[in-house]
Amino acid sequence: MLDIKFIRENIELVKKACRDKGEPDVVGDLLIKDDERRELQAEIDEKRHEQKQHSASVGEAIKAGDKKKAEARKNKAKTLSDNIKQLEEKQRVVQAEWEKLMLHVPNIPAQDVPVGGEDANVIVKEWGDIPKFDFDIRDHLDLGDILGILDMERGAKVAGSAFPVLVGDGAKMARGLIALMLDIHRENGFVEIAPPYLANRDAMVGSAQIPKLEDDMYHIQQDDLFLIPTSEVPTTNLHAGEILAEAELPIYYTAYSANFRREAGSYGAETRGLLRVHQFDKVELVKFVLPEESQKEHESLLAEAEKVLQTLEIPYRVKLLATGDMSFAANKVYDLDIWAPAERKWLEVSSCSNFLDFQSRRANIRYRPDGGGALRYVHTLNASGVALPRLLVSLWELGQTERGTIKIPVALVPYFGGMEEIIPRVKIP
RNA sequence: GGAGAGGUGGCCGAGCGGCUGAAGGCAACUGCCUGCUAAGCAGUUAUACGGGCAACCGUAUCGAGGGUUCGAAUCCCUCCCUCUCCGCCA
Repeated sequence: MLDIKFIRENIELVKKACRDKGEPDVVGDLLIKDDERRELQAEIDEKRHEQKQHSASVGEAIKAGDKKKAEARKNKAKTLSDNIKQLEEKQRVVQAEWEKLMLHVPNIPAQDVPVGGEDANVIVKEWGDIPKFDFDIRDHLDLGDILGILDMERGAKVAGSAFPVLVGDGAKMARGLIALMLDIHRENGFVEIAPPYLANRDAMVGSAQIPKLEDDMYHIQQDDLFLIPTSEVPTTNLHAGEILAEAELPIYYTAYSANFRREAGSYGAETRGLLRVHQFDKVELVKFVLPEESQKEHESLLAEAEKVLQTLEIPYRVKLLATGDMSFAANKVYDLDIWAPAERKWLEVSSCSNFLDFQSRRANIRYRPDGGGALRYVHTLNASGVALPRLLVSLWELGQTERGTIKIPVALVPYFGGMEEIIPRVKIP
């Protein structure tokens, strides 16, 4: 969330952010509620001061042995105390309403982010050549079927539609890619994390999935736990409530996890096969950095995610998201899209975001500056590095041959036991 | 899941109804002293919010949330976490 002081001092800027991001503008309501909250707080502080003094005088009277005086003072103190309790009751309500409004104020987009919807996104870079095929190419569903490496129907039987089952070399490829990606990131200084796949409500508020995305997550009612929609959640919350030393920063983590998304209401052509699924694998990158470093760290984080695609030799483009297309919590976002020739479109495989102190305020992640001074909030960033299902779509479609086989990218061969090509082999009945 | 022990400042650790934002120690910082270092002496060292130009003042915070009381780190209740034992189970 934003600093309430910042909001008070930059009302128009915050309102503009709400407009540009397409979020409901609660700023007016928030300011009214904040006045109420502050006045109430001041009143309570004052009353408590009075009550404390009376209370202390009770002790003095008792010590002096003046029972009558003690009783009289006690009664007066009791009245004050009851009065405070009433005010506190009111404060609880006001505070809860205030917090709710605070959680609904989006982060401010960076200055260089284009204003507008999806159409205003800017392609800032393209890498690799889009290949031409001199035969009729198959899409990933056909390839998955021919090679016996993907089974959508049986996944639907077991769990529901959009729960794919990777089979044989399909599953092996997923495993190899996860290992390859983690190795790339580890080599570049990221500490590998194997996180919990369930997270509690506090964690979801901390990384800002709640309130906005609550309905997009699977929820386990019995324990009030959520299946993580991304390992950003457990990883960013790793340091929730902590005070780090400046010398400990920056902290880089990479985490593989399965991810779970309800994707309620999204059906149709966009969701065929592996394009949009309820459970998918992803390797995530998370950074905790000094505020003055976060812009630079954002660029290098993008480069880190790109490294995966370059290693796998997949043509991709980098998109700077416009205000209306970026997430609630983000200050600036790059998306990485890879080319899928049979789909004839770009598939998003990574979102690379700088949140500034938006998440760290919610999760209360601060650091102590060298040489003292007030505690400051760290800046957090994350990027997918990268998500698997669409990566498979692209690799299969790009790597296909006229014979219906799939060539394995050179960098992945060592992770594939030296195998260079997926050919039709054991097919489950 | 059951029984027990515990959770206090950067760390260790005392407190078990008012004089405690919290003794004492360690660590860190500042000054003095000193060929250098060590030791010694004196002092400083939590966070948030509100008020004031400021020195400063007020309020809250001793795992979290409720309660009892004029007054709670201290008593009661619920929950969370850690440890020990038992049970159950990949």
